Amino acid sequence: MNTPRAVKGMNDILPHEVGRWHRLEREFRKTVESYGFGEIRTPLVEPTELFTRSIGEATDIVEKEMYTFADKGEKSLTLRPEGTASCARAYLEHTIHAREAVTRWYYMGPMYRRERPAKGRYRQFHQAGCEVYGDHGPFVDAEVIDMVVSFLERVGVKDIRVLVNSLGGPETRARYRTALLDYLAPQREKLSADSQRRLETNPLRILDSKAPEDQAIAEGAPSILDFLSEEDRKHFDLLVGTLESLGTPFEIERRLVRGLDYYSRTLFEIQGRGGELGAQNALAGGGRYDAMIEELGGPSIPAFGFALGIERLLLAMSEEAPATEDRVVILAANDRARTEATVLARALRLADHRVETDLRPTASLKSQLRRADRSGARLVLILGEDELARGVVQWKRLDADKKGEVSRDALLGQLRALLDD
RNA sequence: GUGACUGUAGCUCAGUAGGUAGAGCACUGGAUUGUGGCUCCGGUUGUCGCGGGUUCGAGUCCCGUCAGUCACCCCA
Repeated sequence: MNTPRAVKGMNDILPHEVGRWHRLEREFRKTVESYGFGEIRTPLVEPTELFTRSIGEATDIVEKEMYTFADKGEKSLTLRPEGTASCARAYLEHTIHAREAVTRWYYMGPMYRRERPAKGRYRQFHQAGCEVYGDHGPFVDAEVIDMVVSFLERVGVKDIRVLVNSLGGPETRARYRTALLDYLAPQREKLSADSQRRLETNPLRILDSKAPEDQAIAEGAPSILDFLSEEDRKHFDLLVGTLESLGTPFEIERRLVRGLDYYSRTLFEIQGRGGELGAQNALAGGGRYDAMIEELGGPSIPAFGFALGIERLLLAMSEEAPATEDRVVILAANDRARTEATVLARALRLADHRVETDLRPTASLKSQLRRADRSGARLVLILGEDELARGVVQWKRLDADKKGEVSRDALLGQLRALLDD
């Protein structure tokens, strides 16, 4: 009772469930590539400093969720907790900005955050995301938000809410922060314990607190949208206008803040309600981070991006009925037939068919057939003593009441027809 | 990091007032003299998470521990 187990919060994805992952990944690629995004693959491990500088020292991710270790006692490395920082690093490292004015990248893969696991939240989880560099919006912002919505519709996620807000630039955020503190300070005692702590660390996050005692207070708080500078305001209005022209369903949520330090101006989050989704209902989130590239030591280049959580999407997606597959199973009645089955199977596979055999030396035809049927295969080829002697194969369609015989020589040529008929 | 709940066959679970384990599914053989999906009959599988305690006796009670799940924090 002491066999090794997977690390807490890190899950295997078994063959019977990987089909849904493939479908999601395929649709994501298809969608974003049609918008001109190209894939980038970056290492899973990065210098720790990359994340502390881009995500922000005071964020939960950096403060307590990173898998950080010393590489042979020297450099501090960490498992990437998100994809944006790595992309920004690669963008600078390869001086992409010198090559093209606008860059559209997408990525997908595992991310690592050492949190307590819950439904829809794991220590190794998967994100797919996009980054746009060199365009300060707001039209790209709208286009990309609309792209995410289209993608979700395409993969059958229903019942979503698209929340949009603006955090303005650094100076409006500073002015708003002061105003918010002025409003909250007198009511300090009425706030939840968590929020009293947030007063010091990140007062903006009190706005989207789930604690009931905080909600009423947050309700009456000043809105950041009233503090937007003229430029910020114009940006936001154009974003909203473009989304309306696109017909994207969205809501302005002035209390949307999100936990990463690097955001400026546009911010959005897509929440799901349907399916098996638990309390973690944020399917996708992103926004604009115009200062990040510069903070990493690069030129001043605006950026916009988002990430979506694959595991959560899978929970929110409706379950589709598995169709019978274009798959062939060869059954063998005895040892000689089993040998013949391997030979025949190879020939069919060389012709690009998906072929399975049940080669267990003791399996009865009955159990072979039962297994083939339950596996969802479409066609069964039976090699019995009689058939072997006569050089024929008996075929049987599992999804219809059809069967017949075909000679071994003619089989390859007719297989396609047998499957499609 | 905090809290709640749960840990019995591969899976889902039952287990009565403490008397040393059961069902369904799955797998497998047969009824069907080679031929699935329905039905019937038979068969295989368990250190009852782990350690300790109470007791003549513990899956069942107590303590501890580990693991899982869900929620909070936060986020995808």
